[in-house]
Amino acid sequence: MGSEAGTEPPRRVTIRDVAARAGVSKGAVSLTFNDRPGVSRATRDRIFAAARELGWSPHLSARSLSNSRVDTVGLAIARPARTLGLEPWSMEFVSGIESVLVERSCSLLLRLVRDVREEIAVQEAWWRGRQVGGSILVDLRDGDPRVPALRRLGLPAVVAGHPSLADGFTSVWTDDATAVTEAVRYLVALGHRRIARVGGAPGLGHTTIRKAAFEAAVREAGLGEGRTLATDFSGEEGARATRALLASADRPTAILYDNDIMAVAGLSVAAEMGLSVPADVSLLAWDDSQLCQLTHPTLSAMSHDVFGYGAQVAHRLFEVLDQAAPRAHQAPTPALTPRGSTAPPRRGEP
Amino acid sequence: MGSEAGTEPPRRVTIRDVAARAGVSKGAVSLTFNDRPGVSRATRDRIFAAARELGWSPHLSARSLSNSRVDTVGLAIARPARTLGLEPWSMEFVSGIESVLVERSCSLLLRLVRDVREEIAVQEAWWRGRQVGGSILVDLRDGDPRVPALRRLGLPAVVAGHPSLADGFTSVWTDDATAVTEAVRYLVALGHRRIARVGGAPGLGHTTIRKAAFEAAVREAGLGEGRTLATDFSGEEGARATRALLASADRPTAILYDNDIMAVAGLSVAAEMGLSVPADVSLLAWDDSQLCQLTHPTLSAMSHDVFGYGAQVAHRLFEVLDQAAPRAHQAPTPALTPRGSTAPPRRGEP
DNA sequence: GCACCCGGCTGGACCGGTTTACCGACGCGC
DNA sequence: GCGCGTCGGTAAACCGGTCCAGCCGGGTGC
Repeated sequence: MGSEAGTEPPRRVTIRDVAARAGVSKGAVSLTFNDRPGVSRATRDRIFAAARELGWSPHLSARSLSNSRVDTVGLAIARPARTLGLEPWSMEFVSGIESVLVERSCSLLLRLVRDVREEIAVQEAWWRGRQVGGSILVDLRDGDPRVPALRRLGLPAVVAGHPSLADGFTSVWTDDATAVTEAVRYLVALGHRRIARVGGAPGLGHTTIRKAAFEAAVREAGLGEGRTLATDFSGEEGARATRALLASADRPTAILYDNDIMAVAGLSVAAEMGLSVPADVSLLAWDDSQLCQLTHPTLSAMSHDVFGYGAQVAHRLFEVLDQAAPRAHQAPTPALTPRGSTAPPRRGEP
Repeated sequence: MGSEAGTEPPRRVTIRDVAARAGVSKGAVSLTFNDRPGVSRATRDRIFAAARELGWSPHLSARSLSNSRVDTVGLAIARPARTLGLEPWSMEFVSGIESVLVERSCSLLLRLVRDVREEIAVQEAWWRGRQVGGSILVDLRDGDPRVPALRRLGLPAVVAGHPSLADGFTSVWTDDATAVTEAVRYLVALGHRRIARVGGAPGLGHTTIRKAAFEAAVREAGLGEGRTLATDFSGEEGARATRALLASADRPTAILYDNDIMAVAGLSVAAEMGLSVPADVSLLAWDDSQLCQLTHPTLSAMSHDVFGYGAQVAHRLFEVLDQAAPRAHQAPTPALTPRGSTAPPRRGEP
């Protein structure tokens, strides 16, 4: 049963069928659907009608085989094994990318990878197999091996990160150094003198940049060496780092976090240790997401339009695909959004 | 400059080049790369060597054009306009899917859409353009229009949701009704008599199921009608709903949430209103993510292996693509993970 | 010794589009 | 009347693979 002789499988409708129905050649249909000149108004209409009646749309593999154009862009995100779910940042970023892709009817090929090595393999496979026309690189490391690898492949890409890490690729970056400086100055202006930082994964480009900026800003304020603890960006490590800081002899009165998840974790560690925020300790998050407004107190943050950032990156990728020369584009600098987790330190606290 | 006559563009290396270099026909190379019999060990080795030297891998569009097989699966996620970033749930689910796809070297085509209508359009375009071999459907509504739409298209799909919503498609579901009942019984056993629920978006299949189960369980416990407030799953609405409940005359002593974001929001609302958790009010989350362990107190939750769920769904999709008959598969039932946010109500509270 | 089978491999048709060379008809200027 | 350009359209080559019919040579069975 099922494969009786006589029950023809319903052959896929192709451009040939549409052409036949409209009484024209395949070429005419192709020209029409790529709105190129050479087909009269009347014929176009007939062709569109025929296509609609047959429910036809072009087979994208066939199309990209012949015109060697691909309407898919790739994004691989390294997800440290322990952080199964992604942080809000990635999701907003993806949303932003999508918002641009959709209006060009392009698609996003997403892959979660374990590390940079694996990502290189994925990108290579994608490019070799012509599955993507270009890619987006995130979370650049210092001396990131992906950059030379993609260059060798000739894979068009845009780097979401500082130009110094992009080495000739088009990049979109935010001035984190300035933002960090602003954050520190704000805390200093509130009266804080012991400021610590819970930083992201060491080796990550923006971690390095922020760390340097933090140390410079603290020194400039005459507060000695700034203390930074490194983490892997996970909530657990954020909690651990906060616990270490708050339990130390010269407990800081203000902590700057490298993302929002860790700041949320910090908040609960403070509560757990019987410290009140912001009276005993001020917390300042990075990457302001919905989360920062759901806590009590709400989290002050260096906010940053991640959605718009993603959109701009996608936009620039299309420019690159259109042969634009590589360039560094600056996105808006993260700006302080003061909320309930920052305040002057208790009197008497130095 | 750049396009000087004489500087041949470096023509893409094709199967023909590999064949020539290995001294065989295209067919042999094809057989080798799809490891099909008919090529001797020695020849295979020569072919692989040639391919490696030339840095060749098959052009996937060409391949899928001729064998009409597609190695990409589609997933469209409806993201209510206000929730720009996605909830942890989606990300873990995507991770789970990926974990299965990767071992078949398949890719995930991801699209964020505004609503079901748009998703139908996307799925149709994907299928018509043969961009995906099959799709995964999430967040099913009661009488979801996607189901008949995909059936009409003949698009192979797996539904992540209750079989009653899948109407003949293969589905993977968790027994939420039982889980809700367990949650209510647990709270009742702790001594709670006024239990409320902050539910998800009305119209969503699992919302309906959970709501019914909740009401039945509450009634069964002799606690009258269970009160449920509907939300859109966002933190803001979770906060609003919690505020409404805690401000009402017969304030509940326990609240069951439909996801973890809202439970986190609820926690901070309680704090804001000067109520202590769990002494004054117990909170119980759903979809246990990392987040639940980062709060203070930590959130009790109905935990659920979302990663594994995604993996199973992907797995079943491959079965469907291999012509398996439609079936309903049950994933493990969410189980109670008691943490710090649930406890017996204060003495004296009825 | 002959028919037959079988593993190993080749040649070429084919998938469904795009692109290009070319063609007929028509209008225009001289 | 003739050359010429333009418009609307066609036929066929081509993209880079897969797949199938068939060929060749060496066993095997009898």
